Amino acid sequence: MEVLLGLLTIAPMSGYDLGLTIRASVGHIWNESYGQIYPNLKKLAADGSVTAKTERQKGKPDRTIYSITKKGRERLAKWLAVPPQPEIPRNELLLKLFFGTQVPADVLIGYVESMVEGEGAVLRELTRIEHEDIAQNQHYPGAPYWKMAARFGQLELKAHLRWAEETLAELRTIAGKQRSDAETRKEKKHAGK
Amino acid sequence: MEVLLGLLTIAPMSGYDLGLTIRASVGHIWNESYGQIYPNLKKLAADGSVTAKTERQKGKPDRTIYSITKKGRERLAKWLAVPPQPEIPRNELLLKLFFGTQVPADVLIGYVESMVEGEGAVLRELTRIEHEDIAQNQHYPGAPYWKMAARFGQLELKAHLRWAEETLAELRTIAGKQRSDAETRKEKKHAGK
DNA sequence: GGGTGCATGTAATGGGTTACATGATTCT
DNA sequence: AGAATCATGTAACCCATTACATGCACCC
Repeated sequence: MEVLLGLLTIAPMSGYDLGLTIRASVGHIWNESYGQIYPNLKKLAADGSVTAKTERQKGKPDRTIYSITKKGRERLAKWLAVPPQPEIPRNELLLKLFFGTQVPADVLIGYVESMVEGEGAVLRELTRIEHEDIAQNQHYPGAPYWKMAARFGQLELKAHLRWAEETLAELRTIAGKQRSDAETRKEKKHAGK
Repeated sequence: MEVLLGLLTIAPMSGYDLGLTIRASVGHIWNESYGQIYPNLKKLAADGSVTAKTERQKGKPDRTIYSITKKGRERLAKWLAVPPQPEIPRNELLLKLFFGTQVPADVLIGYVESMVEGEGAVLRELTRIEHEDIAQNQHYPGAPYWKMAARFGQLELKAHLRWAEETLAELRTIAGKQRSDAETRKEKKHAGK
């Protein structure tokens, strides 16, 4: 809800643009789906926090451009003044790892590897943003804060990748043991026949 | 839902115990409230994944002890075989920092400081768990996986704390500037009179 | 007597995702 | 011709937290 107000302080935008901008700027921090954005914009308009203007376009469909109002800025300020509550963690990968005894280690290796892929891509994207986007907006007063947020993501992701390396090494030795155990069982079965 | 099955592979437990155990073991990874645990246990019992036995206690109220069944183990295995989807991030602190221009820096400093407090405590708790709990259960086959999960938390939290330090330094210089700016405005007002 | 811990549960409420629907244009 | 992008929206559904309710016992 308040992400919308926050982004509208930077520039007036349509709901569609807000979706794109969220993904491009605060995507690694926060997410909102269109099923959330459009209804919320309506609510914000109803309470006077934003105003809507319809803009005709040639070729493309009409856009509804939203701008933040004084009341909207107050609402944003009020929200910013509320101390953020610590988030409840919910890491499915880690939970599955925790119950690792119930799955072959190879499966877990696959999960960690695709995590490395995914997070690696985000990390590269984040460093790109730091160099290109934020550097280009040096003049904008928000730049230092954007950098802090980007930096958080970088440090966290690097920590994840370091963990993944050390964990993969361990999982591979476990997987090796599981394979040799299976071998032994096969041999015994063979001998038993 | 499946956390319950997973923990029941370690030992049969009541719903109340499951709540406590979740907090103590996978609390930094996953969370479930009692409003979730009790209805889910009923559903799991209805589908034959767990069995319930009522246990009378002197003094204390009756407990319903749940045990996992063969069907429950299969269900757990099926869930473990599904690749975990990357989680959608939702970090309120970071989002508020991102819109930092709209708040006095002192407020942000307070937020980061209480994050340091909170996460610092979790980090200490996590290292304690690694040394005491997991070390004591060396014999249990799950131990290496528990260590991996604990290690993830440690590395991540350390990264957060490093980020917090560097961010606090930057926020403090910003806050200093804001204070001297306010000074200047006051002087001008004074001179103007 | 009152607070705290044990123990179980339900209902209201809120939040959010997914899927669906529409429709025009541009690119391959 | 068909896919993708622009653009907006709604409805169904799921999940989860919060708050409430109950009741006993132990400790201060």
